[in-house]
Amino acid sequence: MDQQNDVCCAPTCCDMRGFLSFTILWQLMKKDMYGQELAKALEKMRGTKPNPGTLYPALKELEKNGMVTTREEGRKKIYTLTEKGRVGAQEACDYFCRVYAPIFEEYNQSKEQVTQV
Amino acid sequence: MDQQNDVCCAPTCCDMRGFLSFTILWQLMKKDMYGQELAKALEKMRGTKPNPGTLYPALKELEKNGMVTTREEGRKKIYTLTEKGRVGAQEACDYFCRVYAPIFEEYNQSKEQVTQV
DNA sequence: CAAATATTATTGGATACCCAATAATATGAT
DNA sequence: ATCATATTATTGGGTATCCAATAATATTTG
Repeated sequence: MDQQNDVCCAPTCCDMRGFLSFTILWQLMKKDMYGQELAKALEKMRGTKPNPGTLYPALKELEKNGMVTTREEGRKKIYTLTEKGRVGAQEACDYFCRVYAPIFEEYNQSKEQVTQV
Repeated sequence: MDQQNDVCCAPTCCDMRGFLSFTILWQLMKKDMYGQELAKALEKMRGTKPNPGTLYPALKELEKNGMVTTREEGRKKIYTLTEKGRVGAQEACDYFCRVYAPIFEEYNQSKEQVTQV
């Protein structure tokens, strides 16, 4: 019933890869998360869960670059933004939103028109 | 003076590659363009002009996949969306906007707060 | 305790996009 | 006609992300 709220699946006309690390940083701005928690949050956004062979190397790279730190709680490894990571995430958000704003605004306008019939 | 309207440059905290073909399709929904015209439009959006070693193979791939057709006008090679390309571009827009809407909405809200001081 | 589940993690192959450098050629300017 | 510019295009190296398959181990459940 609320199927239209799901992202469902990526289109086939062109590659839709990218911005995984950026999206991880954005998620971590909201709250600390462990790996699988992040995977589920990304699945909710994108419709597909990132492959472990993609997610864990990305997290390792973010840690290597000083964007996140980790602590362990039992089996779980919890990721936290560093200050550098928080600043970087904010800059990345600004960049991303300025670049793609035209696409979004157009999309929102077309949705309004459909709603206002 | 209107420097804040420029995208300026990509952040360094994480990779910001991706969605080149998608952005090309989105641009072509507006109007037909030749290669360098597309390059300039992309530069205006992203702050950097795509490298020819990236742009031309991407265009070739879109043509190979039946998303665009080309015609030549003098030296210029003009790209036009096919019907398949137009449908695909619309689907890709829908997907992209649904996935990244949370990031945009948050960004817009934070901008409103700054404006309304 | 034993079995099932959850979580972290690696390997390896494919592909899209990043870049610098280089080239050919058509058009426009002097 | 000559030179400068614009446009298309390729090569080749690097990296992030995509995927399937596999594994080790801690926690939870029966």
